Amino acid sequence: MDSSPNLDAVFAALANPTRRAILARLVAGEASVNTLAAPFEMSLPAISKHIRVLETAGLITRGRDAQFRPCALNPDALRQVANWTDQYRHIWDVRFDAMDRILKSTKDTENG
Amino acid sequence: MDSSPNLDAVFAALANPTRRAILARLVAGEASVNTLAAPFEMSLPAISKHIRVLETAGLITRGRDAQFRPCALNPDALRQVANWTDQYRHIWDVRFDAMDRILKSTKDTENG
DNA sequence: TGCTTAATTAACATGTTGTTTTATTAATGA
DNA sequence: TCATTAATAAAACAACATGTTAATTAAGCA
Repeated sequence: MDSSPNLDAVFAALANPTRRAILARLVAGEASVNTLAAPFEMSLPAISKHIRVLETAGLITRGRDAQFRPCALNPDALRQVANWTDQYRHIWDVRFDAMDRILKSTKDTENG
Repeated sequence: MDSSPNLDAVFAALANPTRRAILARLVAGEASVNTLAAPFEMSLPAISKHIRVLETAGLITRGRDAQFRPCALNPDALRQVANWTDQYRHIWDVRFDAMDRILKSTKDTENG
């Protein structure tokens, strides 16, 4: 059933405030390792490791620009979290059914 | 900024397939530790610890019924995950803005 | 070439997680 | 009271996570 090995890595990556802060920063756009490290008191290797964890989980992708290795958000992994969460939405969200119907009809419109 | 200690525990709890499967089972309703343990090959103490992790993270609550300690989902923690996720929704979901407007208007209707 | 900047690797200390087996607590019911 | 069932606690241990400092790779530039 629920044995998707990827979700393990994604949730584990999200279970750290430094890594969530890095993701939050990347919403504003690509950034180098040093740029991402700046707000933290932590050493650069520590941030480098956090970035590796995010990359392995698929939450970010990395590019190349001279010595720089710019990081960018990967929407796919975030969407995976959202999809997992949506499974539970009806438990608390009384508006879920209505929203679900609306989204479905939007999709129908797109496909029609 | 993003220093909510609770999200750490919630995401850490979700980073394990056994614990996610337990949550999935609890959608069907309350269950005792033994009932929850049945589908797994793991020892009972191991499941007991997983349940403790879920409880500490606030993802489940526990009751008392004779020797039984029934577990139930706690929507609040799941909603917390959804709220975090929703921060990123606009990154991939082109329908996010429309949905957001719809939900806001629904809320207005409720409050009016 | 040699210097500087960006980033990773290596080696290490320390703490946490996931699991086991064995022992214990606590409630039920004959 | 004694046996049974439900669940937790305790002790042990391997594996992994998180951070450090020091060393290394790699690109850019004088």
